[in-house]
Amino acid sequence: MPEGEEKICTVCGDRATGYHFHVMTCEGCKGFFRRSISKDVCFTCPFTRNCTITKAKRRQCQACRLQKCLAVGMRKDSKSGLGSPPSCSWCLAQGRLAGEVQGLLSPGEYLCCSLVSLGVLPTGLRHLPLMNSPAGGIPG
Amino acid sequence: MPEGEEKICTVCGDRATGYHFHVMTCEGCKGFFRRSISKDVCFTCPFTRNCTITKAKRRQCQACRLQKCLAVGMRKDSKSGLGSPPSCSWCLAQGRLAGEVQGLLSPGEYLCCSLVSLGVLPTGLRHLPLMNSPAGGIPG
DNA sequence: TGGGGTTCAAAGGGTTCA
DNA sequence: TGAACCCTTTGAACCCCA
Ligand SMILES: [Zn+2]
Ligand SMILES: [Zn+2]
Ligand SMILES: [Zn+2]
Ligand SMILES: [Zn+2]
Repeated sequence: MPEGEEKICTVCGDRATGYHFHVMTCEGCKGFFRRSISKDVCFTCPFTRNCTITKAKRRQCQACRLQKCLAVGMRKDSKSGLGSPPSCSWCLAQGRLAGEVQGLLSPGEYLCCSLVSLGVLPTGLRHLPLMNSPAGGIPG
Repeated sequence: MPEGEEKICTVCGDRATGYHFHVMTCEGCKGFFRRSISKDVCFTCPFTRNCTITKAKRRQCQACRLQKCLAVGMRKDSKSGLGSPPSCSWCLAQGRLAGEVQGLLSPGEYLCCSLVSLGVLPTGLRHLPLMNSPAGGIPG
């Protein structure tokens, strides 16, 4: 980062405070991403999963905020055996359509998550899609 | 919210207590909206669906009050919550779970709608949700 | 010194009950 | 129905180690 250059959060455009989880972000997106990957969160976009993430609106759609975090390359330091494709036994058993419902769910959203939160599936089955690196490899 | 600025309920004009469901509202409209979206309510305006909503009159027409709530942008956030019960034949056949996928879909979103748009289900089955959010994303 | 984790006051969603 | 209350999330400030 050249000095004097603006430090802009890659996720929301707020003032960034440095690199967090491999991406230049603000304190808010840093905390949001850390909380997201440390818990079994499953967010759902109330719109069409393409919300614009800005400083003012970043709180209004957690699903798209997290999606953006992942899209720009935020990830945990991959020492702990991460990077395998997202999969849980239930989704594998149901097949792509039931598990992913492509076109309906965005990356990191899985039907199993909802069924787990409804108590239908045991928590052990829940996807942990947040721990996966973007499919294209390490960006930047 | 700029400091010193009046906090007025966007729905009824009463004193607002903060942002509720993404809109500056009073406690009354907050509670009213939460109750409305957590149940399968179906209000009917006894007049011409353009009642003026004020602090004094907000209780007189629930239909127009809810309409106003939605018009000014009130909606659930992206975390799971209760939507409306399913009401199309496919959803009923699949049961609540498959039709609503609570926590995955937002109020007014149904799995059937997505499957219809994917061509899996015939169009006649599509839900016509009342609570649908604007397609473009976060308002404002 | 950079970046991950922790702290905690404020904001906002849900619940209670008169 | 809505005022009062409780609980979770947010993010600015801070701590700590490599
Ligand atoms: Zn940010
Ligand atoms: Zn969204
Ligand atoms: Zn109001
Ligand atoms: Zn009316």
